[in-house]
Amino acid sequence: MHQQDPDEIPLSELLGNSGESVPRVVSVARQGGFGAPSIQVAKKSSSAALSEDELPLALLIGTERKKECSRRKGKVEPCRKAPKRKCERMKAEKHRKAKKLQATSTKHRAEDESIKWCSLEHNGVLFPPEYEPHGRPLLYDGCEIALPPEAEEVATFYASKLGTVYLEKETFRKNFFDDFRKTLPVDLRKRIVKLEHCDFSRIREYLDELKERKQSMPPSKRKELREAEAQRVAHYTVAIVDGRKEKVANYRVEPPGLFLGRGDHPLMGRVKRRIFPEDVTLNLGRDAPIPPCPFKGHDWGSIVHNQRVTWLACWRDPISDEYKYVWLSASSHFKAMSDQEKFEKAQQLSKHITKIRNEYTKGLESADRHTQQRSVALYLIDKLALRVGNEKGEDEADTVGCCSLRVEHITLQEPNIVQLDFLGKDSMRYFNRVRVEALVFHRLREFLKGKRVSDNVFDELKVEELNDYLKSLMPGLSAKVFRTYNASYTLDKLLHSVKTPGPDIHSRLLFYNEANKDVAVLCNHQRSLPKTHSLMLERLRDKLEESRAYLEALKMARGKAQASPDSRAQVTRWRRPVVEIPEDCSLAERKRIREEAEKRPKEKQVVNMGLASITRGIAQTQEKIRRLEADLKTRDSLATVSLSTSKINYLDPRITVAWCKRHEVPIERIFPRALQEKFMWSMGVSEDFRFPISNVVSNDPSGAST
DNA sequence: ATCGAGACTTGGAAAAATATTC
DNA sequence: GAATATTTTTCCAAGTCTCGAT
Repeated sequence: MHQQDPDEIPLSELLGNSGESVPRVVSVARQGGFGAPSIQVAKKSSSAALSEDELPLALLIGTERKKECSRRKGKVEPCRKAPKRKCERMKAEKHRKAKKLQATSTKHRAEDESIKWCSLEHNGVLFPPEYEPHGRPLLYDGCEIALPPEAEEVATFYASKLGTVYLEKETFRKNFFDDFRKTLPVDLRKRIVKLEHCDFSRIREYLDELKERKQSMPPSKRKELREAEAQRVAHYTVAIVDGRKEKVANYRVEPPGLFLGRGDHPLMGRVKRRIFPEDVTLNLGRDAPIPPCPFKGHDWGSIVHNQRVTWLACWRDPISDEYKYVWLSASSHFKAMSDQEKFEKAQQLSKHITKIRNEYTKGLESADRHTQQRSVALYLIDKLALRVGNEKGEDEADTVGCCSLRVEHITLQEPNIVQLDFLGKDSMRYFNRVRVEALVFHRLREFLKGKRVSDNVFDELKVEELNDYLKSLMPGLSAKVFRTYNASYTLDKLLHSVKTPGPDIHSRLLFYNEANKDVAVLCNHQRSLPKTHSLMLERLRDKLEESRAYLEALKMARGKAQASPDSRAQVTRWRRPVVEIPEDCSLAERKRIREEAEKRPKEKQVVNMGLASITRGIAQTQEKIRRLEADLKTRDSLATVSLSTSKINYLDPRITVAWCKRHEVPIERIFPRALQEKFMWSMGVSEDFRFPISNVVSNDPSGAST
């Protein structure tokens, strides 16, 4: 749809808000059909008409499988081995069934695709509430203009972005304004022709009022509302998969709004229209009841019974035309299994890594340009943890990974320094200067020779070829596994580099975070500086200074007190004056008063203290200073590094669990609740777990089968 | 061989929840 | 006990990678 000339799109479809706007049924959208033939599209109206050939294999064998599943259900599965066996059994059985089926079927099906579930029940998805017009006008050339609800909604999206950096971007404003005008009735469209003449402040005021009202709500009321909301959505938060009750991750359908891409996205500011039931495909067990469609006069786009996938629902994103899926939560069986498989694969790589490194080092010497490029690319992926860098479309931000690096991204410096400077995933800048092996440097120089800055460095290499090659070295290996492997390997190495990581929990956590940070830096996991970062640092330094001065004063007082033990010594302390805030003033006012007070000079405070309390004070202040110093250091060094991404995606949780066990650190100090649930499968690991598995005896039988 | 659909993981920012501080 | 700081969760964009059609 985004290919269409935007002016041709009917208003109602663009906004997707009016009653008669009934988007196309998913199953007939694009490319003449939804999905490949192996995915069974049972368009509801015609599902009964599907012949046996068109039914998913799994459905035909559904009854038998169901029995087997329920038998297994009660069995407690030991951490890792059982799921794997189960998976293999399933595959084997599927294979047999597939052969049987093939004999009677004219349609050929893939035989190695595994069945993910036998029964699946859920309540569909939760749609955002209908738009409620507020009636605040747009000002055009200073004149009030009452907008029809569709236009008002889009104007309100924009108003909510006032004051953000998006509005500074030409592309954003243009895309928005083009789409906004399409929502206007003809007469208004003729009149409203320039964004600069539009004033959204009245709408913004309304949004601010809403916010203020919400903020000033008493906590009790807030809690009440929260609980009511939880009850309203409860129905959608769980699914039943093979008899297991599982949490659904994103049961909410994405609401309409302005598309906010990352970096210089050509589509930023476009209106992302509302999603309707007609857009949505539900994936359900054949026996599961079809959830009633929540909107009168509407119906689900289609219902499928696809046992080869784990999604519960999907629709196409109106902006990118990509699929959006509703998944189970990270703690679900599906996700836990694939997580385990991921780390298992990374561990496998450790057994092949020496061979692979020899292989690509040898490849550098090859006379064949293709082999050279493949080897250099793999070298960079392995050493620098780069992403592979698939091709990107024109309607996306210009970002690159290894294979899509262009000449402009690389600077070579004799004798062997390579400087990489490019925008990677999410338009995050990757900047690194590294020493590389002489031959790598040499090859890179050759690859750059005679090319324009916009040419690809690896012009003879395709991502698929690289991955095919990796598969020839180790089954199932692909480029991303190197990131997982190197991240986990590094953490394990660092955590084992020191016997005792600190005398107390605080210092041990500091040590862990340092290791975590090294991994995050390796993976280039950055975050933007929090807005109040420098302020926060300033406050910390301030506190530190204050504590140091106080310590000096205490020490001086101690001298005096020791001279005449019975008297009390005077201790001087400089502190910020206490702020007095009048009761009845607005939030903004209070904030202003506080900020004002920050600027006032410190006040002198003199107290009389006895020797005992002075001594106590010294010890306490020294401890406080130590803590502040450590805090200041870590906070500064972690300011632009995001630890969570690697923790969630790259670090084998067993490394962390084992470390916590060895050093008596409670796991919740490192994994917050959601991560503990996600990594439940790893909690039983032995404290001598190593990544990769070395010859240390592990309690993990499947992993130890080296 | 190539291409694009499709499904799944990974990513930072923003919002919400919770802890800390005065 | 309210305001603020920090942590955790949510959101949804943006990657990777496989597979089947051509």
